[in-house]
This record gives sequence, C-alpha cells and structure tokens, in this order.
Amino acid sequence: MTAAQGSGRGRTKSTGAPATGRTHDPEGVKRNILEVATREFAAKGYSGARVDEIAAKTATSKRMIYYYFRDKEGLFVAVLEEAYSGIRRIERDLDLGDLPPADALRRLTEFTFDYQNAHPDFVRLVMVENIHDGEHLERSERIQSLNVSVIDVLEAVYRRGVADGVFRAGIETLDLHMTISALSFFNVANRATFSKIFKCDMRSDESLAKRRSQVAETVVRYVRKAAL
Amino acid sequence: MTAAQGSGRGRTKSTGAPATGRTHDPEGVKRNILEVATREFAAKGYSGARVDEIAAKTATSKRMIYYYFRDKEGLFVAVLEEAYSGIRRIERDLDLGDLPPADALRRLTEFTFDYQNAHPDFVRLVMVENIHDGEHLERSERIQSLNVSVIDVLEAVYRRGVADGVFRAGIETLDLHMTISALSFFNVANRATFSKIFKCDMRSDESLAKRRSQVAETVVRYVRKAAL
DNA sequence: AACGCATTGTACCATTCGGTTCAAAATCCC
DNA sequence: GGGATTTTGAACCGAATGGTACAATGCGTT
Repeated sequence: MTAAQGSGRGRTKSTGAPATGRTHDPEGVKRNILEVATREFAAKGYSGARVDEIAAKTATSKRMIYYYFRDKEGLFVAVLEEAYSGIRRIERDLDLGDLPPADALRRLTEFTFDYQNAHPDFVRLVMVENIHDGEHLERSERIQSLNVSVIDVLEAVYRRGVADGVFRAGIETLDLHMTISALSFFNVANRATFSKIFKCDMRSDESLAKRRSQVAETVVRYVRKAAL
Repeated sequence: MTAAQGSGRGRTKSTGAPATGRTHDPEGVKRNILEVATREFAAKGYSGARVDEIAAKTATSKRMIYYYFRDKEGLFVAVLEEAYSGIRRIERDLDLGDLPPADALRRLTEFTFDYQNAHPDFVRLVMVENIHDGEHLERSERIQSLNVSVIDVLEAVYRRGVADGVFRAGIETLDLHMTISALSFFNVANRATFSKIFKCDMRSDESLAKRRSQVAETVVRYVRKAAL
C-alpha cells in the first residue's frame, strides 16, 4: 500500500509515454479496481474489507471507486458479477468430446474440482455472499440472467449414460450437480478449519490429486448402475 | 433491540424475586451473551457483527462483554469454542449400536447431515472462521484440545465393514469423514446462493429428506465393495 | 455491620469508516 | 485550439465502532 501507488504513477504528463497507459482508460481503471476489490472482499469478507484499503491498493483513488461503482455495495455486486461470469464462461466452453459417459462425468467433476481450487477467491466470495443470505446476488440482474450451462452439459452426459445402460435412472441432474459442487467446494472453503482440526495438509499437490480422484470416484459411483 | 431489554429486567431489587434471577449470576450472564453473540456473528460475520448491537440484544450491557470476554475477538473465540464443543459433545455420545456396517455408516452420515441442518449457526460460524483463515481457532487451546471423536467412531465402522467384506479396503477414515462433512455442510452453507441460482428450495422437509438419503447413499456407495 | 471483591451501569473517547465536497487536470470532439 | 465532458485527487465530514474510565451496587465473609 505504499510503493505501488503515489506520486509517480508512470503515466503522467511530462514524460509523455502514451504507449501503454492512456490517461483516460475507464475500462482499465474499472478492471483494476475490481481485481483489488475481489481480493479484499475474498480475504476479509464484506464488512471486513475497507474501501480505503481497496483504494490504496489500486492504481487509482477512492474517488474513482465511488465514481464507477456508486458505493461499497455496488462494488461488491460488481465483484460478484465478475466472479460468476468467470465460471459460467468456462463452463460454457467445456467440451467433453465423445467420451464414454462415465469418463465424461469423471472429467466434468475433476474440472469443477480444479476450477474451484484454482479460484479460491471465487469460492470465498460465494461464502461471503452466503453469509449475507445472497442478498446481493438477488439484486444483480446480470447474475440472474447468466444461464447455468453446466446443468445442460451434465444433463446430456447423464442421459447418455442412462441410454448406454451404465448409469442408473432416476437421478436428477441438479442433485448430481450439487454433489459435485459440494465435494469440490468444501476442499477450498473449509480448508483452514478442517486442516487445523485434523492436522492435515489440504493444499499440497499430492493431497489435491488424491482428493480429486476420490471426489470423481465418489460421483461416478453414485450414478453408476451397480454391476449385477 | 427494543423491548427485550431496558429498565425492567425482571430481576431488580425491590420486587425481590430471588427465585430465578440472582443479581449476581456470572454464568447466566456469560451464557446470555454467548447466545446472542453466536446469532450475531453467524448472521453477519465477524466484522459485520457489532458489539453494541450484541450488547443491546443482551439482558446486560456492553461493559459486561468486555468484562468477561476482554474484547471482540475474545468474544468470537468463546463463541467458536462453544459451537465446537457442541458437536463434539454429541459426536461423543453417538451410539451406532451393533448395526451392520453399511447401516451404521448410513446412520452416521444422516446424523451429521441432520446436525448441520439443525445448527445453521454452527455452520455459518465455521464459514466465518474459514474466511478468516482459522486464525481464531488457532488461538484457542480449548478447541485444539477437543479431540475429534467422530473419527474413531467412523474408523470402527469402516474397519468392521472391511472385515465383513462389505467395504472395500484402502480408504482413509479422514477422507471418508471429509466426504460426509462436505456433502452435509454444503446444504446449509450454500443454501442461499445455490437455491437462488437454480431456483429451488433447499429447506423444505421434502427436499431435506430427499437430499439426506442421497447423501447417505453417496457415502455408502463410495465405500461399498462392488458386487461382482 | 462492615470490609473487600466480584459485578454492573453510564457516560465518554479516539479512531475508523463509508461517503462527499470542491476544484483541478486531462481528453475528446468539433 | 478551445470548450464541454470525463476523470482524478486531497481534504474533509458525520456517524458508527471498538473500547474505557469511573463510579457504584450487591454479595459473601468475618
């Protein structure tokens, strides 16, 4: 919060370096603010995050936060929107090719697991939002309108599996998705308390790889039609 | 925050009713504060909870909070300790009788699922603590010393299942517990966002019962030795 | 019946926090 | 190249917040 900003912001008048930094770069400024705010809200929760501190870690000033996002709540909603569109975008591009249903389901699960692990900030924001009963999520039209494509992908895989006779019938896609989410989410969300209480490491590459395959196995076994 | 406290606290001098309320009742006062604080921290997170508001909802005053718990952090740690000893106490008394391993595992899972559902405040406190990277949990000797008896119970059931040839070998108890926790936790923790995004109800008795049996089924299928 | 300690209430304080004022500077567009 | 508009910064503000000073009251003990 000291050196990163201040007097010499590297895009001032005299040296005249319009190369990278335009002096007016609204999108860049907004993006910058959102990135910093994402980290702060994820790290300290909604109330714990301080607008002043977010501003300090930004290349711009507090004034700009209020200029672009109106107030703290507006900023948080924007952060949430960004975070949610992140996964949705990736989910949409998820291509399971023509894998056999069980393999496709396994891959989809592992993908979810990996995504959550790679994006702890997203996971934490979801936690924060849940503490607040999803009130911000409710307020955002943009999030409401993001259609959840995982469900479709998952549905297709499941149907294929049932048709092939490898999956048992009667499972609802949403329930299946909930299982996948729950197992993936927990590993990131409850890492701190769980690992402290049970004195284990949940972040090492080995633990992650191991857990990842367990989660996938759990999901597949849940839908697989029992042999015999 | 209005009528519940104020002038007539029902235990004042003149009417002299020593029946219930002793004027000096440290334990009662502490308990009262902890109850209120639990609700507040669970509802609004650590930073979002206000000491003044907790005090206002108490039968006593802010002064007492600082007198007994030193500061806001001390209060939160005490709240966490209470919450954790809650489950531990129940876990300890969990008796699975001589149920066949699969049934015992199912019951243990359902028990965990039910407990979390019956104690959303506990779940939320764990979320809050995770947002803060478990720093308070680390500080509490009392929590550190609470031994986690579920693991022993689970271990016993699992071993019995392997011995009986109904469970496959090679599963670590801790991993199994993580699966049970994850599936139970999610339903309470992410209720708000999940139900809003997928437009479903996760609190009705039917959904809960349905989900409960799915979770148990998921766990059992994970450990059960595949027929054939 | 009075001492001393645990317990409680009131009023208050310093700081922090979200948010704003006011005006300057840079840019765009003609 | 100049005026309207957008973008930015520093200082400032009132309310809220965590925490305390101080005094007082009740209680068990002797």
